[in-house]
Amino acid sequence: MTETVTGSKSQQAYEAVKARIVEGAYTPGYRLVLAKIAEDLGFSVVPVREAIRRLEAEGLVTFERNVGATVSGIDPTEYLYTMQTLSIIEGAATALSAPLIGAADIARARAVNEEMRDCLEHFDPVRFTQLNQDFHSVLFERCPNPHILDLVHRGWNRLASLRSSTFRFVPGRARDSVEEHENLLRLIETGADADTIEKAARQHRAATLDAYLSQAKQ
Amino acid sequence: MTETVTGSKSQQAYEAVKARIVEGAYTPGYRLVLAKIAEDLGFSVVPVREAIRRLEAEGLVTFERNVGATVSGIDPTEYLYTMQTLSIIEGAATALSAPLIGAADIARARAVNEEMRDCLEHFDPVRFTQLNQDFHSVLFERCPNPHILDLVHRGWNRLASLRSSTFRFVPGRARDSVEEHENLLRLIETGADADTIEKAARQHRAATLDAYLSQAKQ
DNA sequence: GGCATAGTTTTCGTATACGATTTCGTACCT
DNA sequence: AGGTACGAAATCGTATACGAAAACTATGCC
Repeated sequence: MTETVTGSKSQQAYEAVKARIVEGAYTPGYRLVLAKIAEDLGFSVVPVREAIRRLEAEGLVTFERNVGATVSGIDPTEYLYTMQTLSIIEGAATALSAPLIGAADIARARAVNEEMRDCLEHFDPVRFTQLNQDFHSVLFERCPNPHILDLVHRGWNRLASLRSSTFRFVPGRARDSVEEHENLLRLIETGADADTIEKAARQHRAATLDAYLSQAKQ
Repeated sequence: MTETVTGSKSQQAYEAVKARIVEGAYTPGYRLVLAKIAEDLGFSVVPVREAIRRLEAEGLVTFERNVGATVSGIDPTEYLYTMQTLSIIEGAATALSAPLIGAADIARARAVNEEMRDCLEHFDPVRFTQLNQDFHSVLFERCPNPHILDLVHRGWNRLASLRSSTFRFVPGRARDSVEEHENLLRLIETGADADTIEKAARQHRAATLDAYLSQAKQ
């Protein structure tokens, strides 16, 4: 990842801050002080400010006038809304992507899913989560509508930013999840109609959300 | 709309430029020169620049490094993608909103729809389009998920920006549209399940898109 | 006459600077 | 002691300025 820097400073600042949020270096609630970030990066505040506003537009940070920016919060309600939105968008993306998924994609996804199964044996939640993202990427990445694809990516980023504090691995749900993945693959392989695939994909995510919620109640 | 100005200059600039785009004063392809807009508004370029980047994030303008910003284009493919995305989001928003829609809302929507019928008689496409937006607003505005609601609004704004150059009133389709509106209202009134409403709302928009497309081919 | 090239102009990108607003700490008053 | 008011520090918001990149124009060469 140490390739020669490219793009404008505002772009670099955007990527740098976003990476820190998604990786969890800046946790929700973290105060983003323009001058400090600018100094860290060796830039002036102007491009940093622009980067922060972009992240605000994507929902990763919250900006308050004359006060400043903080990494967006972990409010359970917010989490629910984000998941619901993502389930809808991702469901549609997967359905639109399905007819364009080839045998090679299926094989790749299946391999990933099998590795997820291994992660269950060895209890490796971190890798499991990463693989889960990889798996779904294969399913929706061929979606021909760039807007929908973009929204899916934003949703995943947003979830990633919440991960470290909100995410709790639920083994029972994870096991079901792997089975549902296999079902999804079979639906796509057999050329099921778009509506069936969309419902299955949406339902899959809704079930994950339910698992988190019922766990959170305890 | 001449209320006392509020908010930061960057906010004002954002609203001013957005209004000009949505109203059609800046048509697609229009070159947005920072210095010029800044002068018009009496601001410096910094807040204007921020406003433009925000509009870029929403898809209303296209920004190219070291070149500048232009109002986003009218590419038919782009139009299709936007409509498809909106149909999915708005369908979901309407389904989620439906259980919260009260008798007063229904009455209001029905009144709007009747007025749309009048517009067909007197051939008033401009008002028809406005009323169409009002009608759908009633249906999705109670959606409790703010993210979804936000996406719907963005989609409508984007369509509005394309309106003046792409939009062509299709009388036959408009007539069907009014009937479909009535169907939608009945579904909501009778408490149809979410899936039925979502499909109907999505289908309604898809039909409009088809009408435009088949007309555009001629 | 057309194309390449150098110079000019336009416009963007970012740094710096300063005024405005908020926040926080401290002292004073009740 | 608690609360309020005032002042200092921190931080944001925007203006101005200048360097850099691209677009345009004109000129000269083939």
